[in-house]
Amino acid sequence: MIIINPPHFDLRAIMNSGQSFRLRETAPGMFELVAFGRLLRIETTPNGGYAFACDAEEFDRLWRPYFDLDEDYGRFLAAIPSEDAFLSAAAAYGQGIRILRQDAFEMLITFIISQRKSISAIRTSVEMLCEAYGEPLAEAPAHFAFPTPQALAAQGEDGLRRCALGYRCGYIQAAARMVAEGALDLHAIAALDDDALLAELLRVPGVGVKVANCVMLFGYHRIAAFPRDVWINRVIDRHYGGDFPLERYAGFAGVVQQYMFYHGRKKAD
DNA sequence: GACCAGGTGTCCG
DNA sequence: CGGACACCTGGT
Repeated sequence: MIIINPPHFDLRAIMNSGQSFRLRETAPGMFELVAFGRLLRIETTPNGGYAFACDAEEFDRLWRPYFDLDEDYGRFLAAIPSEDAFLSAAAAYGQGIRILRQDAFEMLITFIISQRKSISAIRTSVEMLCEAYGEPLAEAPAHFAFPTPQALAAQGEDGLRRCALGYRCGYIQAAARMVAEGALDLHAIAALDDDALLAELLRVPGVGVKVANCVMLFGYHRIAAFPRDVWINRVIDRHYGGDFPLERYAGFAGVVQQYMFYHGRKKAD
């Protein structure tokens, strides 16, 4: 058991900031997450901290980097000008968000699924996909790892049909095949700069600029990436007259995007 | 029981 | 090149 209470760390905000679909709150203050083929349970503590059900070695090796706990988010928050009332409010509201370091393949498939789907529908599809084609966890066989590229590529489109994926089946099957066959090397492209990485991801059918930027931000920790979805566009139209000063946040626009997104759709939850 | 949902690819003008 | 439009199907 590891207990932490760092600044700018709010698991519920992270869960609802649109980056994670396998972090669940199973009861008030009780969280479960599947990643690295492990089931991690986290509980809130009475004084606002979090108790991780793992030992110190595992925490330092897996979860500290996963939750980006070595980054000082205070420096991002401090860069937001007080004259920008909207962003200041959004940042205050979302100050506990961190950009998770998630698996690139999982992000690729998850955000292909996300198109034209509500958040709850995305969760449903991802869960169905894991139950159908992911490996049961050794320690918790009722939970399933995210499927490997090989497992998805082997299914063919019709095998994927039953996961409520609709027209995205073809995209997913093609993406899984590209990765499984080595036409797209998700590990190798991590060495590319942002522009080249974006171009590689855009080669995948069903991946456009928005999905590619989500994969960059959440799967490659490219925090300069700024995915524009309908919520972000709505915020920019409403509060910035359609023109957001992105250059002001060069290098960490993705963090700002998370504050904007989380605040912009807070009534939706 | 319509109607919309965190987009993309394609086809038109 | 900007603007429509279809695409599947679960949620609300």
